[in-house]
Amino acid sequence: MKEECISEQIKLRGKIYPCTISLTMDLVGGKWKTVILYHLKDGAKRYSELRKEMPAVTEMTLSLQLKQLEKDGLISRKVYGKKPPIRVVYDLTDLGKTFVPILEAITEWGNQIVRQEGEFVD
Amino acid sequence: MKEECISEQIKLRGKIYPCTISLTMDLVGGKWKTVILYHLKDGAKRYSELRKEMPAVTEMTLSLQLKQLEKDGLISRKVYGKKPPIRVVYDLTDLGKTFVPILEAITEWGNQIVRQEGEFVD
DNA sequence: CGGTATCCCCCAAGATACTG
DNA sequence: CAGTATCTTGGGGGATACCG
Repeated sequence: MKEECISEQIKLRGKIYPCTISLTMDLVGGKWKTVILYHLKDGAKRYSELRKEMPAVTEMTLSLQLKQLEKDGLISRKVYGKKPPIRVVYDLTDLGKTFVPILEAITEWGNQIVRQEGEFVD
Repeated sequence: MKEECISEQIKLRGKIYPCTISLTMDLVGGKWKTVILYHLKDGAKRYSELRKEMPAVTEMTLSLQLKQLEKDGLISRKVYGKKPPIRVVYDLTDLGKTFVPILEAITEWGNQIVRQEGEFVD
């Protein structure tokens, strides 16, 4: 039971990581991935809904991050309809759902800091 | 009780974030910060110990990330001695310690993935 | 021993415009 | 409606050499 972060290297899908934490950060790290996951945690959403809820992200970046999350098996992408208007719906996969508790812990941790020394702005 | 991630913006130490998750990722995100925190979770360590345990990080980057973690109040830096050889010891602050449960959850989550489809290499 | 000082490169991310 | 295409930029991180 000593398979924590240290010592051995890890190979996953062709990539080598020095430890498990590195691996996780590769899958969900970056500026927006966790935010996207957060917005999907209570159920599937359309592309346009995500856009509306995350105005700080550009279309390009949102689209790119969604693709990566899909590739890494954290979210699913379903297309409804053939001709515009098309509906594209994103949802957490089973793997993605297992990350929700961490997402909520991260949020709560951040909120503690904000309560102590930050402020909510409009 | 509606202060989760959505809607309001957050201001902390002069920076504006669209949500709490963004804030947290700014503090502990990036390629190495979580790894450093992980290596400090069981107690204080010297600079050279951290180096040895994290050979994949360059000195420059390690030093830089340590500074940022210190500035953000997650770790402390104590210097013992005046003339070389000097001892510099890093440790988690109280704030840093509150992040340990998340660190362990992240590690466990990554380990699950490795068990299912990855491999440990030497 | 515990770092800095430089230099450099890559790519995440932004801005803007366009499309099936 | 749900994206691409293209161009640009900033800075995170690497490599190497040097310092108090």
